[in-house]
Amino acid sequence: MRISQLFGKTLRDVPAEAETVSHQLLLKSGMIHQLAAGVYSYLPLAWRVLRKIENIIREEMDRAGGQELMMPVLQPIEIWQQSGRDRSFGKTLFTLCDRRERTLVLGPTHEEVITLLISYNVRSYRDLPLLPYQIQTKLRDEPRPRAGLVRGREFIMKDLYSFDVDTAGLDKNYQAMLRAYNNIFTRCGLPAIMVEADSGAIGGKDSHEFMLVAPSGEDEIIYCEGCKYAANAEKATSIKGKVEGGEPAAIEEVATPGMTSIEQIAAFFKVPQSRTLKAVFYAADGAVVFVVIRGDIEVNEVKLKNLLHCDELRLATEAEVSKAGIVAGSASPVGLAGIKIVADDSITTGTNFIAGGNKPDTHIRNVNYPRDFKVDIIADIARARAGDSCPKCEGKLASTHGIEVGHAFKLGTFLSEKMGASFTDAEGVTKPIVMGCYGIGVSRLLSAAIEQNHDDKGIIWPLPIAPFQVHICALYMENPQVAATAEKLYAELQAQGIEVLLDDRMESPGVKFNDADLLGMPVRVTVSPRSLEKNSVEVKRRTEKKPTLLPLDGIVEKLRELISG
RNA sequence: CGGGGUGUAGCGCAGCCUGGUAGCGCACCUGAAUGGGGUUCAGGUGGUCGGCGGUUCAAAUCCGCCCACCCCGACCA
Repeated sequence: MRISQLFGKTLRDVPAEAETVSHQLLLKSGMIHQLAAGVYSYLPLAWRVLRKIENIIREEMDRAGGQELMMPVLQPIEIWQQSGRDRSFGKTLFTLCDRRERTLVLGPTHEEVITLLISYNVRSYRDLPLLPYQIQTKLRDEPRPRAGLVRGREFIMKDLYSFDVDTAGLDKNYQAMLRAYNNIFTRCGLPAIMVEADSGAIGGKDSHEFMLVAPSGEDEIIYCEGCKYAANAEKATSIKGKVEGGEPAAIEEVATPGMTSIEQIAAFFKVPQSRTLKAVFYAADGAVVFVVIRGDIEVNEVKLKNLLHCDELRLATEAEVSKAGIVAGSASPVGLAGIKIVADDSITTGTNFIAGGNKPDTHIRNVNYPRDFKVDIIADIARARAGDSCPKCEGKLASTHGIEVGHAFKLGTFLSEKMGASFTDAEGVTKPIVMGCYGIGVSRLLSAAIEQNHDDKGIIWPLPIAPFQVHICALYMENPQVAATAEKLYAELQAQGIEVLLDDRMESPGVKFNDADLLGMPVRVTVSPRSLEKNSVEVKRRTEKKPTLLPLDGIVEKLRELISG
């Protein structure tokens, strides 16, 4: 491709709307253009990258037994009602009415469609397993699109769905997919780390996410410095540790005028915050829930939501709290009645805690569970933090941020039961098909790649997904020798199957070098009168500072070596 | 949905407070010079000032409503 003819112009100033690096560079390099919030056109350079990523994904999916197909974007709302997921998706579903006033959904994903499709095509255990997959645009009316392609309302996604006769088959395919995902990210030159993940509203047992580590990532990853444990902070657990509180003593009321926070209470009683019990109030589908947790630990709302099996979970409002008869600031499970109490298991890690007195300006000491209060549910609902101990090896946990680029779920039979996807086994018994699903955010991966691979000059493409492998900067194209050499090299490289971008514009060297750095092809070749005097060209990897002078003789071979690894 | 911010040429911005019919840089076009990290000079094209309504002799500017986009939060298989 000649830059003079390339559709897409680089900018000097970055559009003000972009904050994250990848968004800025995608816009500055002219690779994408925004049409509406979270909706972008992909210009040729971006499209080349996306196609390369897609092709790597295709190869690995096919190798793992996948079969590519294409499914409708337009889906009747009824299939979402059938699965019940119209409620869990809620307003995120784009909906529209056709001329007959039928409500249609713009597919945010395709589990419903594929499961129905499978139900029409599978009768016998002999028809299974099946691993259909799709690489398509999906649409979600995100509450807040952000960071360019990282969270769009229209985005490209690969989803593979596994259909098995039993959980053993699911487990096998699940493991195969995790391996395929590792292959994919490695082949893309984008090392992703696999973390344990929350399976979300859709349910299911195991779930893993693949994260590209980047400071700007939306997700927090908790990982162990000692072993291989790594989990999304939404899912991560840690060892809470014992708190020495002595032999259980008698309950004692203490006046604590004006003190409502854990900091104040701990300071007043001259004890660490871990010796206190904290009360937090939530509204789960509108009903107030009283949550008790050790004072030094925060509530993990994802865990809590899963525990309560509710559609909506939020902090309760002051009005809801007081209406429930709770004294905010001095609330306590001790003596509380008529309200659901959920406790974190951290309340069992010590004795003689300090808790609220359930009346203003009063706390009580020497509170012990279960001697002094009862709870409805006790479970792990704590947020694991860096510095905590690893649940696997008791090593030290650390935290970092990442962009979720892949997600695997064991769905089980939830959807197949809802959608009527069953088969007859060898004994003639009808059973629901056991499902899994496995997604990769293709367009997000493009952004994440840049987020992870750039410098202050621009993008640094990993070779396997670079739009072009070689970028020829022809300085002073009006010089006939430069033009002839650049053209010849351009043609010869292409004849070798090498992807080349030729900067044939009448621009100054500075402009060309800056654009080459911005666009970020792995290898830059500079053809100029200066180097031609020595029958040479300058070759520089994008990651290197200084170019190397290489003789024209045999240059094609040299370049081929460079880009073959 | 709550909080904050911004809408003036393709991009970045000034002008608005104190009304008088729009300006700068980049990009683009023409010409000349220059020649290895966004080079210089001269000339030129391009704008419903987000939209609608109001006030006024006169509105980018003042007032009202609406819309879009961005950021924080909520939210986000």
